[in-house]
Amino acid sequence: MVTLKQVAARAGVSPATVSRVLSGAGQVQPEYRERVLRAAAELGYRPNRLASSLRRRKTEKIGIVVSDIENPHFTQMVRVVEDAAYHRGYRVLLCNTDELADKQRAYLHVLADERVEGVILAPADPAGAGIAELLGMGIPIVAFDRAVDDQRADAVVADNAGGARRATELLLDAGHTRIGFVGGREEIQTGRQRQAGYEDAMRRRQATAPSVEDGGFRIDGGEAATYRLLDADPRLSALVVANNLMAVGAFRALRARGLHVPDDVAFVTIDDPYWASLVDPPLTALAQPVDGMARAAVDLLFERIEGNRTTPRSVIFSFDLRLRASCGTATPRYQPPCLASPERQPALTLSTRPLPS
Amino acid sequence: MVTLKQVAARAGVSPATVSRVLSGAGQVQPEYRERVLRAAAELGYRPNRLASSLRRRKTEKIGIVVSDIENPHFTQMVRVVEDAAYHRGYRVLLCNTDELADKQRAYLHVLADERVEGVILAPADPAGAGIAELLGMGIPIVAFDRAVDDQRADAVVADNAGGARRATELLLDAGHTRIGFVGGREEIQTGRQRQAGYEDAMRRRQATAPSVEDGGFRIDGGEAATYRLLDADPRLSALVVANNLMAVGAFRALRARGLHVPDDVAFVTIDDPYWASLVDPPLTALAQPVDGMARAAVDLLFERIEGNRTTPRSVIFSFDLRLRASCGTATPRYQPPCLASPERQPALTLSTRPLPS
DNA sequence: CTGAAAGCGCTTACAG
DNA sequence: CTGAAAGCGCTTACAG
Repeated sequence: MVTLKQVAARAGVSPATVSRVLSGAGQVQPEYRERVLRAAAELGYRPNRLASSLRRRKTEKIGIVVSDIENPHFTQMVRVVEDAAYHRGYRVLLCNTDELADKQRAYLHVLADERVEGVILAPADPAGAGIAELLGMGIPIVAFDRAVDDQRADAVVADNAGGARRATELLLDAGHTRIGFVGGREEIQTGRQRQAGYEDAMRRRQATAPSVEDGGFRIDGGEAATYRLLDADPRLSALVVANNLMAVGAFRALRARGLHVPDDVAFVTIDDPYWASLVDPPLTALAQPVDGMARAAVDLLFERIEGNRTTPRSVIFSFDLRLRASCGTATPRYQPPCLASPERQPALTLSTRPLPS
Repeated sequence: MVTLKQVAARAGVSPATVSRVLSGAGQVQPEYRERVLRAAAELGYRPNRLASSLRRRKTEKIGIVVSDIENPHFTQMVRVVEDAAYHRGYRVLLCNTDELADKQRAYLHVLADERVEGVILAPADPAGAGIAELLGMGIPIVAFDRAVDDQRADAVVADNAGGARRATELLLDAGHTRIGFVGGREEIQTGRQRQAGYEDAMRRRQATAPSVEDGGFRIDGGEAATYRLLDADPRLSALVVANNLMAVGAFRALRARGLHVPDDVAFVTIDDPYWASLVDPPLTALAQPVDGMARAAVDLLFERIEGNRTTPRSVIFSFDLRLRASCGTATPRYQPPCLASPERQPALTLSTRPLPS
């Protein structure tokens, strides 16, 4: 492997001069510059960033830790973050925890050892061991999608309770009373809040007792949870599903039972994946403004990296209703509260206080 | 940031001893070991992998370069590769080129500079500048999904021509003659081969002249290409779509024109995303065995990394037909050639010869 | 503008 | 089994 020293020898200058030319820092005589550039090109020199990072004590690397790389919600975030990081000269180490606390801890250690300058974390385990360690080492963390327990981290989350409440009210307004909830991992803030929103709506309207099953935010889990809900209440007439992957599972379960959507079971989902309008019937969905959330996360992270802010900040985004056929609310008496402003205009709330969980 | 030297001072031993304890290499007196471990824990020491990698000349890192991180086809691959790498103690640097040759070159340079030990590359540009440089530096590359021009790289690809031919024949067998093809990036092997398979089938059966539009492997492009095909031939009765994202676009275009699938336009797509069976009508698809392909790619890469193989190898996987309603071949006279073996059993072909493009 | 020298934080022959 | 020393490949005050 060609080193900077070899380039220096070939160009007949000192290593310091080569470094100056290649890094663009400091003045170098045009002739030397030329010679260095030529020597580097002839040798096919590629600088060793390990050495450079070690010396400069800057890695220009950030970590992204997601709980499920196959969830398009996270993929979309990864795309935006990767792009923004690239334009700032940063690279991305991607980690997938598969919703496992152990893997999260292991990966956070890896990122610490790699001396990444910051981490965007969609936590599988909000109390996870690695979190405090990284923050203690001065590595900023922005929690994405789900807050973490440690108050020093920033957070970008959606108004999960509000979104789930609205999804539930949509079905209540359409006259449903027996509404089930396919939830996700109650130990995770997202799951807990969405469930709370659902239960809150049910309670306020004095509907039947809430009926909740945990689908673990996965396709298979969502399918199994739906079966359990259907078995528990044969008269169930509507379903709120807490994320897009479980919506796939719920759909499969309803089809397998020969239940028609929305006539037999009406259906609202949280998240609006790109295929939602193609399924039969098209899915009524509460969409998170993922791109905006991802950009907010990157901005928060780089504020920390650049040392422009030290107090924790949380950003909450609201959901956007996409009314389609699956909720069966085409009944005339129902006036959807959101159709007035169909444009994507997420209400952005900034708070300097950490979020309550 | 705590260093190994500080741990040594606290434990009252030399840095060498600390290194031996923490790396597990070499014998250390139990008492010393104990003291080192305690000191490291008390200080919250995290080893600096930059320094370690620099010294050992091993980074235990691989790069994955995909052309579209939002394409579930690649996401699924990333998941499998990441998991396999993790279990071998390797980390993954993820790069997204957005189908841009420039970004691919930039990223391959980044990966070279990071001294990754190998790269899995779904090329946006098969002749891209960075490829030869990496191979020249001794960094192995496994081309995924699409081969690269450089003969020194390994490759894991699908039998694209065969898959597209089969998709087309399925529609020809059902009696269609005016079949359009929504293709993707003819300059990419995948796109070229799939188009060749379609044209080959059309020619053999003496159907109408092939009708091809390029959708660039993206949703929007697929939608626009479908409009162009419909405009070019109002009597078009069937469509072969060359990947899953363009299928979304084609679907949207057909709906927007009020065309019913499969009665007005029958429809077969290449790739079988998880939502394919939920859309209306369910999509007939030719599926690639992505998990198997990803595992093959990892295996090929680590054979190289571990120095167990030096001659290039290509692995070709065949497609698996998933017959559903969108192709409208439920007509009794049609006997699907694949339903006999519905289990996923990809025929695996090993060749030591690089693939022809 | 240029170079010699020190040092980033590790690991690993080498000598004892 | 243990430590002193050299070195991985860079960068950057420092002196000239």
